[in-house]
This record gives sequence, structure tokens and C-alpha cells, in this order.
Amino acid sequence: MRVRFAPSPTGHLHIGNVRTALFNWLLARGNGGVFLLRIEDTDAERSTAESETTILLDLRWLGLDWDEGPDVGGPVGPYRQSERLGKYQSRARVLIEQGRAYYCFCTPEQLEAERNEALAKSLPPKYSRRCASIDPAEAKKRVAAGEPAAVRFRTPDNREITFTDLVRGDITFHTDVIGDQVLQRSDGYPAYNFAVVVDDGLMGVTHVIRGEDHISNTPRQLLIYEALAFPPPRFGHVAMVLGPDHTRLSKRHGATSVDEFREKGYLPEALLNYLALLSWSPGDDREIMPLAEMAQRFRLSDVGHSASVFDEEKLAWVNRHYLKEAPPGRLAALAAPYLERAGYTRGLLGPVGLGYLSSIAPLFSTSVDRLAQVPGRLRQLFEFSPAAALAQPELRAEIAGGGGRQVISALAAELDKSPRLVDRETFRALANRVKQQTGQKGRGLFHPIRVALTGAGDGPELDLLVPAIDRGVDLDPAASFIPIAGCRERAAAFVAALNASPPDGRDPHADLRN
RNA sequence: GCCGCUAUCGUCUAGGGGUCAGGACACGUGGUUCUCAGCCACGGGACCGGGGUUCGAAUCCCCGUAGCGGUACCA
Repeated sequence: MRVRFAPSPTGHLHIGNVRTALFNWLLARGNGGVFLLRIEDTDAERSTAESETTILLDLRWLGLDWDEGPDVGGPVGPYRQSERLGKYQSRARVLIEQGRAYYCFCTPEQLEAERNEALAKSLPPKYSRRCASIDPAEAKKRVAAGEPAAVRFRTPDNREITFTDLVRGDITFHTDVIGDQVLQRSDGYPAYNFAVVVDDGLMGVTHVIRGEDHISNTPRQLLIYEALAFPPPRFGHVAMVLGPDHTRLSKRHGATSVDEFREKGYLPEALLNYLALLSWSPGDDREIMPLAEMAQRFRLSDVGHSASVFDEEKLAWVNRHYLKEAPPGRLAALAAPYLERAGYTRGLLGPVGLGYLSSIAPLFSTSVDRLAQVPGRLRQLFEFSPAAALAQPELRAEIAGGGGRQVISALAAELDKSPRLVDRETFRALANRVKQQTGQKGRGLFHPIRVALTGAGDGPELDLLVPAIDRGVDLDPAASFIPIAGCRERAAAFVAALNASPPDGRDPHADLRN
């Protein structure tokens, strides 16, 4: 079995194409087959080397490795269509010699006019075959004289083309609806359907798994396989990926390319897992499945027939699963760039910083959808402002009153004579002492503590947050984090701010302004 | 217009002549004696319409309808 993924380097790797690549990859890996990568860059206008580079990078990031391709080579290369022009041209010549194709001298303007005319009369807009009857010898002369000419395929009349689609079963087309397709453009480049057939034929591709948008290309390609005397591969067409409004997924729906999802902090295994389950079902209720197992269980017959809507909420849910399973060291390394961008570090994190980050990984790994949300979740580690907290009326009302104030004073006093709260037990013990001194419990106890230590009314659970704060205080400067204020200092600062403002919750400076 | 593909909760789907039509995401309620998130439990929520075939149809057939794709010297 030989399968391929054949992207055009005309932009970023789209999530729909990733699913196609994935299905091909799963098929190859689950059957001991070969997965090859071919770059379809015959559109010189839109193809770029940068696009090719990023597509390869994205595939590697995803973990979809290929056995043959433009970078690694292989026995049937080259793997870039722009480097195979001679192969297409010689095949086109042979088809002309055999009378299966002919030169077409029609101008784009003529064709356009004819198409519009046909459409106006509600007729299928097929090529008129004006050039089909030109004497081959004369056509050859005109070409030799430098007249621009495309090569067209002579589509047989009145035939039915049936193929058995690996996902949908038998599909039949009538050749009457197929015009004489262009095999080679007048600039010498092959047209898509021709290049694909020549390549898949020459590369020994046995299974072509692609998007549903290629389904009507299949009979055209089958005709070319026949003319070229290549044994045709088997085809399988996978339904489209749609946006929430049921139109083709595109930029206006939000992120659509792999690099965007990586940027947002989705894990490659989560993306692949989600994409696989979008239209493929293993038959049981499993939602989370590692790549290797997917390869083992993947069957094209278990792929759905209808288009599916891409749901980022569910992708986020899958991502959370993998985030929770990921080892802390990996999470730290992945999260570090996001913290740097948020301004929480001074340069690259060293081993000390990464070690610290791994040690507090549970603080964010269980409560975040994706990596880009990590800085927000850790904000209270790096930012602390009693003044800002007291400026919020709701917070102020809760802690400026008797009970809250009492808790905070006791907290500050206890912290003053306590070692750093580097673990949950130390923190709990201290909270207990405050509880005994103040008689407060539950929300009345913990909420003032939270506000005094974080300056906010919500956030990660204190059992995790407090040790994270105090473990971050005396980090070696090599850690490169911006300095983290400890609990002791925070409580003291909060008490000071509190004392500087009246207990009734009014802005102490209001009178001055009036 | 013509050709083709498709049709089960809002979304992803399982099932497939007789089922309480199952699961997941999302949503709602409750719990997790600090909050948000998470997690756990419970709950509401679907077979596009019409005709057949059949004792029986969501399931098979036909016809509609709707969505998507194609109809290029783009890929």
C-alpha cells in the first residue's frame, strides 16, 4: 500500500487538509504501507517556497512523518511537481500521437464567451471541441511556428464511469457531462488532473484519500489513467469540514490553520485526536485515543459520509485531557514562551525557572483549555496590587468590614513569624491558626486570605497558589522570572493599604476631590 | 441550469426492520464546607418531509426539500 498527501504550497496548512493527511497517514501506518509527501506547485503564481517550508514544519510538529518526500527523497522522485515538468510533457505528447489528445488554440476570451453563452441557454458549459477537428499535422505545424496551444483530452462520448469509493460505495458519472479537459496549459505546465494522474501513476500510489471536493475529478482522472495505461488506484472521498454556519471552514470563522492552533496552545496530539473523530468513529464510545491506536483501528468504511462542523469547544475539551496527562517538564517548556510574551520573565527561562514552572504545573495544567491561557491563570503570581483590589467596591465591601479585616490582620501577624509557605500543609496549618484566632471559617476565612494574598476575589485554589507564590520568592536570579512577592510581604502591604483607607469603604481621597 | 454527494439532539456521532434511539461536547441543576476553572452526579434535548414495502420503518425503496461539492488553460 502506498498513499500520499499532496498539498499545494499556496498558504498555510488548513485544518481540513490536516485531517486528509491524517487519514492517509493512519491508513499507511495501520497497514504497513508507505506514506509519501508530494508538493503540488504547478501554480507558479501562488506557490511559494516559504509556504512549502511551513507546511513541512507543521506536519512534523503534528508528528505525521513521511517515508518519501521532497526533503527526504525516495525511489520515485522528484517529489515536487515543478521538478517533474518533463514527465508531464512527454506523456502529453504521447497522448497526442495516439490521438487521445489534441492541441487547442482557443483563446481564454473565446472560451469565456462560449461558457457564458452555454450557461445562458441552461446548457452544460462544456468545451465546444472547435479545435478537436483540426488536422494533427497542421496543428503540429502551428505549434512549431510558436502559436500558443493547450493540450486537451479527447473525452470519449456516451460512456458511464463507475468507481467504488472506499468511503461511500459506487459512484457513477456520465462522460457527457465531462468536457474535453485541458491536460497541459499553453504555458507548458500540466493541469491539475493530469499532473495528479501522471504522478500517482508513476509513484505507484495505490489509495487516494482526499476531500469530497475532488469527487467529480475522479471520473476525469480515471479516463486519463485509462489513456495512459496506468492501473488506477482506489479512491476514498472524505466529507468537508465546515464552520458553524455550515459553509466551508474559512478565516472568517476564526483559526483555520495548524500554526494558528499551535500558537493558541493546542497540543498536536489533541488536534489530531479531535480531527480524527470528526467524521471517523471507532465504533465504540471512545473519545480520547492515542495516535498509534487510531492507526491500528482506522477503517475507511468507518468514516462518515456527511460534512461536519468544526467545534473548537470540543477541541478545547480534548486538549484539556492531553494537558492533564502531559508531564510537568513538557508543560513547563511549552508554557515558557507564553509567559515570556506576557512579560513575566526577563529573557529565556533557565533550568531553575523551568524547574520551578514544572513544580507548579498542576496549578495551570488542570484548569486551562490551552497554553495561551497559562499567563492569565498565573497572573497572580507575578502581579499584586492591594490598591487596585481596594478600589473594587465588591472586594472592599467583603474585606474592609470587621471579620475580614480581623482575618487579614491575623494572617499578616502569623505570616510574620512563619517560614515561607512552601507546601500545602504549612499553609493549612497557618490558615488554621488564623481560624482559631478569629473564629472565622469557610468563606469568611478563606476569602479575605485570598484577597490579601492575591488582590483578587477569584483564581486558582489557594492550596496550590499559596505554595506556588512562596516557592517562587527566593528563586535563584538565574530563573529569569520577574521578582515574585512573597505571602508575608503581600499581607503586610495589604494591611498597610487597608489601614490607609477608612473602614466604611469610601475612597479616602473623595473629599479632596470634591 | 446541469452533474454528484449528503441528511439522527445546538455540535461531533453510535445504531439500523421490533431499542427506554446510546455516548461525547455544549447547556441547566446540585455537589466538591474560599472563588473562577476543573472534577463528580443528575437533567432537558434528535431520527428533514411525503409516499410506498412490511404485522411493524428512524432503519429498505421512491419522490420531494435542504445543505455541500463540482461544472476553469486553480489546485
